[in-house]
Amino acid sequence: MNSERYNFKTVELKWQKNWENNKVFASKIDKSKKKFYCLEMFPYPSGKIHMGHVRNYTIGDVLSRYKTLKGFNVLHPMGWDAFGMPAENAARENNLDPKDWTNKNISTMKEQLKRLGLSIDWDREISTCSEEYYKHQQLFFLELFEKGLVYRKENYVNWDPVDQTVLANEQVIDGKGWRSGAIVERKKLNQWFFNISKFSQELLDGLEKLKDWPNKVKVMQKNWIGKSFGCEISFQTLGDLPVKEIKCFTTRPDTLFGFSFLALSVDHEISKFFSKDKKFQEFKNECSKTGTTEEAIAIGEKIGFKTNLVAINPLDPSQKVPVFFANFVLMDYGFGAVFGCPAHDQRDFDFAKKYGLEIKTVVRPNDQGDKFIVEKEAYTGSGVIINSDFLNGLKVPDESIISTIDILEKRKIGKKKINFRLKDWGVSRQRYWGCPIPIAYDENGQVTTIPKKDLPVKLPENVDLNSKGNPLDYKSDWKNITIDGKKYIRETDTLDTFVCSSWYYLRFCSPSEKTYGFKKEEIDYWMPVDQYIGGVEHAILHLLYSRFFMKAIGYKNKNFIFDEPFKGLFTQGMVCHETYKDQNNQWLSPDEIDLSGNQYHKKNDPKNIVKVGPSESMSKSKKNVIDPESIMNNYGADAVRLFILSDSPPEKDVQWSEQGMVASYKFLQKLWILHNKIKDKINNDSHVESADNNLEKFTNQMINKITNNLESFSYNVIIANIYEIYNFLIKEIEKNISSKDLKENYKKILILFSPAIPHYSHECFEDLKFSEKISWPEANLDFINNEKIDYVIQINGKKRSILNESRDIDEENLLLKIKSNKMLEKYLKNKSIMKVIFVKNRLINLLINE
RNA sequence: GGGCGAAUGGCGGAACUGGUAGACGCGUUGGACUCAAAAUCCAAUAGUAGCAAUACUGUGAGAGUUCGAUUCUCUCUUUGCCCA
Repeated sequence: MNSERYNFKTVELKWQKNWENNKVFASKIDKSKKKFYCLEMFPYPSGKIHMGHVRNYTIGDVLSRYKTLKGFNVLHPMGWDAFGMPAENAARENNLDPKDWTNKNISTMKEQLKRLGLSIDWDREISTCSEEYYKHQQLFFLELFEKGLVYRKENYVNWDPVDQTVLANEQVIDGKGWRSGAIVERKKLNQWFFNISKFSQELLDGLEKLKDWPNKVKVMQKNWIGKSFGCEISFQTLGDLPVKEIKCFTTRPDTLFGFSFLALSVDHEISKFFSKDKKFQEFKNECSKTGTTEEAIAIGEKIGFKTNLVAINPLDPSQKVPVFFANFVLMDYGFGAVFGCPAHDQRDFDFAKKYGLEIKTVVRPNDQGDKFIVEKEAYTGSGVIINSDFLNGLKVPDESIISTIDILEKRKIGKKKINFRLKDWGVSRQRYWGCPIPIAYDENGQVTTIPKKDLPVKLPENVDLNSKGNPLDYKSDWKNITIDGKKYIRETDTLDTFVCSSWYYLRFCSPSEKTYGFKKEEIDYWMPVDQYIGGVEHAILHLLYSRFFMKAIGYKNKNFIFDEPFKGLFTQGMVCHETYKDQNNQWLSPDEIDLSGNQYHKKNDPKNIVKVGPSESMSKSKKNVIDPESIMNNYGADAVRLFILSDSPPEKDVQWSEQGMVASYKFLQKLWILHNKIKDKINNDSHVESADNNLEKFTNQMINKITNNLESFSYNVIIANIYEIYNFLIKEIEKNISSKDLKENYKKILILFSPAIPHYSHECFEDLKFSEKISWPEANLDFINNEKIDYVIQINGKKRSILNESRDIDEENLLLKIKSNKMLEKYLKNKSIMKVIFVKNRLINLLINE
């Protein structure tokens, strides 16, 4: 008998070469087969793959391999989200070219992914920083521009005054720039925008169609789009300015009788009358110090600047209230003007307290009388309208809002209006390492597009990355161009990298198409993505932008028949690990510590006891990362795959455990010993007949279980099923089994193993000289529906026994069996059965009187 | 503060449409092998009582529906994520 240990190093390398050389995963259109497009979120080439990638791509690989075995024509590509700031920063620090840095990382990570044994069609590899990719993106930009979906406007941004650059919201930490530490300012800049808000309603409606998306992601997108139903109201104004009317948007017109001030954004058009007012300019500066996020505004102090305008309550002309500019009103919500009702809005309440304004209660809770008064905080709950003349008694919120809008419309004071929270997508980044925007400006600053024949606008090489701000601004030989003999200056902003990832799934369908981003014939076959897999952190931005991009390409374009890019979405959990700190509160990595007894201490320093912190998502800053490469070197790809799948359901976080990893490795060794026993038995046919059909029955049950678990993403249970198969076979192999039965069933079992541990099962398959085409086995249900069934016998609802009786036995016969059973006699002696609940092929419950 | 989810042995987790709670793995304990250890193998492993068969309790807490609830409904506690 062959008792060699399973050598994963040679086996895995052998199969990876085999798959590569034979182009086993190359995909092409085959209209005779059903297609399946499996896509995992492509990685940013940061240097090395991390455990999160291992998990993400293992899950996708299990699915791809399963679908292939099921007979689908599978597209399973991979590429690189290769533009972005880390490359620029790393290049600056190490005096490199971002391109070289990125390409080096790509080749390292590609090798690592190949070592995981992923069933990827590498012929379709794309990189968003290649000209081949971004030239098509520039063309899309121009097409959207022509369709009016791209525009330029001034907008507030988070501005880092030291680094001279715009920061994304997530790069602002406690109001400071993440790299410079400088206090972030609000600054107005001319920026390019995609008109995503034009599709607000469609993006909202589209969510209904996405049946295979996790509900929580749909809810998050729904909240982000933020449709609100309300009313625009015109307020007449009095005062010494040439302003007669101010329009507000409100979701609470029913509280209009609680009106006590009107607040404007500092950018409201009325502000132009204050452009020479020094105090107003000071106030405006003060406002610019609060961030642009909704959270910053909610937490920050509410401040106002009183004008001498007075606004009139349209429902009660005798009521006249002051008009303020206020820092909590944003220009891009509604009309940049809100009416203040302090009693029923906390921000208005804080503001009114500060400036001594009236707080008039107009809603009481259901359990309070009409004398209810708002005192310490705003009341925003449901209830009944009070102190509001003809609105009194209306039920808050639904009835009161609808009725009030009705009244306002009849009196021509207001109009029903739907408002969305979703804002247009600012795509300008003052960065070098991104896709150039194909735009130029003439001497007067007028916009012109770069002619399509001149695309791509290539990123220049040899730029000075140490300059403050955008390096492209200093690249005058690149910046200054001539079009048709006329001088222009290029747009130096580059596109947000989210633009690159908004259409890459289309490019995978036609990765080498020269003239356009994709070929119609190819996307018509492969799209949409049947299963998209990635982290939930992209629930809003990336997934919403991608959905928008599909609608934008399809806008005014009858040739483009798609609407939603991702039919199915799966969000996997994170990979976590315990955290360690030494006595000086410094983070320690897992290989910097040792175990002695039941305590950890710093390596080579037994007195430095290590404090064990909670398990958290692996991150470099906490040093709780495990490097997949060293794990693959020690245990092999199949063992890593086995472990990463086994310990938790894929949608939940998983704890990395060295013990669990070792156990997976050992299991494969045990499985190999079992394999060799089976091989011996198959090859030394002793011509015995199997004593029973246990093996066949078991195999069919497992086919059924594993198939169901694959379909429902219960990949952790599949691993448990593989262990069950081992536990069964290791006992069964000692019995008399015919070699024919063993061969037939074991062949199927190896196929069941192959999505999770492909190298191993291919090796076993070949080792037994099985040569036929491999396809997913079908469960024979005759074996699943056993002829004998364990019936649960309950007496007064308590389980008292289990009787193994024939399938489809009826109540009467089962009762006879129970009555003649000695174990059950004591429960039934001298008792009468009052009622019998009989569930066919499952259980029987006898209700007896005590 | 609002929205969505979660809570099952020492740990990670199973349990189809309400029908045998704890599959599978880790850990622990005992045993075999060994001079010894590691590795490997065998066995036990929710709690309480009992030599045992067995009995009772048990899926965050409390109620409800039901012959029967981890699963459905309500209230509460804790906790995670998203938004504010």
